[in-house]
Amino acid sequence: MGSRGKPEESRAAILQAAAHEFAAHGVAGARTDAIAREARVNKALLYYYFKDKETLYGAVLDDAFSGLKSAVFEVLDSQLPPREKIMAYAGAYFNFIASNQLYPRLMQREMMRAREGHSLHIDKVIKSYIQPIFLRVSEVMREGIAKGEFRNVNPVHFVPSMVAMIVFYFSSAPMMQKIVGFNPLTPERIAERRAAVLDFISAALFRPKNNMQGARS
Amino acid sequence: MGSRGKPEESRAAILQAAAHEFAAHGVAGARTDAIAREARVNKALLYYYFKDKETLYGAVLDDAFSGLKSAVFEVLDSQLPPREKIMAYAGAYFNFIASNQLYPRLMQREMMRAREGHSLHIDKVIKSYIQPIFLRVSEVMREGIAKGEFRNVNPVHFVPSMVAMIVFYFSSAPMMQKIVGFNPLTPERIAERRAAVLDFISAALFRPKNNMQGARS
DNA sequence: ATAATCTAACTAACTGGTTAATTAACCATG
DNA sequence: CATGGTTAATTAACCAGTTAGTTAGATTAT
Repeated sequence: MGSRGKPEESRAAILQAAAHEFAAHGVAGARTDAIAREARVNKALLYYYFKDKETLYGAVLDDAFSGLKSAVFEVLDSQLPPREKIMAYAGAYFNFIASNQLYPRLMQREMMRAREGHSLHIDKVIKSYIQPIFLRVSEVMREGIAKGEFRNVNPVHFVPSMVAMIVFYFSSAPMMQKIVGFNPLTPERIAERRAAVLDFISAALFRPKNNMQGARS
Repeated sequence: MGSRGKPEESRAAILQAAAHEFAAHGVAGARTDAIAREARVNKALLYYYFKDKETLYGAVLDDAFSGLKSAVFEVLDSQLPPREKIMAYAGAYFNFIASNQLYPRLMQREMMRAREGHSLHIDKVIKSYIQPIFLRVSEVMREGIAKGEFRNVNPVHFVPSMVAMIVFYFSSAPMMQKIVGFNPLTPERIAERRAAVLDFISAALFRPKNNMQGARS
């Protein structure tokens, strides 16, 4: 039995299975036995690679948020003008979330956990990933406002609103399915949502260029 | 000791404590002992009034969502024109969530639970409360669009977006606090958020009346 | 009395985490 | 290049603590 499958494979399998389990049931609801089973590994191996259930959870979060950060910073570091940059940012954010369906639920769960004590890795996640994104986007917004291209909105409210529209759609998808009757996660529906979000943002943020600004959908 | 405190008081105390605990830790993370302790009641009493942890959770949800429904239907049943009705709806929704700080987290958690099997009361909550609200608001929106007052948006996306901006702010408040440095839940900040949400919605939804539509804040 | 309300004490099942053993690969060196 | 030792990878079996849920009875109002 000993050391067969490449250790990296085992580690990766654990991380993936853990992401699955945590996203589906939350930290408290996640079962370490289930993670081990799904990763086709003995449970003790979880504790060999990660000292703790919490530590494993932290590793999963790190994976998720670092991916998000590098995805959005690719456009935030570009040379686009404010207007295009905000749109590209929202689009990249959306794409990342849409193509990693586990992450929105993970993020949503984590947002709610940031209470008093049990914020071990939360602080790290915020300082390393979320806050830098937030600060950078706020900067772009202030730029756009200063140039007169954007309406005079408050980034402290506008930036999280964008996140809300993107993340909420996916994390509440199972419920939406039951409300509207169809599956909101088909490629077509996701594309539709993407367009709706971008339209929503541009309508709410951009100061109309000329007189003609009532462009539909 | 027997039947001292009015039974209704005991029941209510349990419900309130349960709401607290469920909102804070989720269904899996909630501890029945903690609920009993917080309600100053013996744990067995939970099972006397509610057969089950799940049933207790269901009762808490029922409380929350029925309150929301009656709050928003008060304005949805009014005779306001579409434009004013949507604004009043969003305002009422916001007010309800803001003055019941437990509910947004409860709702958020529930949205994510609506997966496969474990949707016992979820179906009930949707059919009884959420879907009626959704359908009614969609209707108002179609009305506004038909009258040419609203931009041609899709209610299936717009309605949840409004919910997202309202609920997300509160459920992610603990994290926001760490990002922006100040407490997002002071009365002043909440009022500010309310204004920001309403501004966001009206900017994204209403077709500009005359030429003058760049009103700030 | 008798039915509603309430409790102390208990239990069966589960769950995170540990331990001791096992195996495969690597590595020096005579 | 065989040999024996060191280390990394992996597991079966186990344990102690926790947790939802139960039971048998106590208290009180009517």
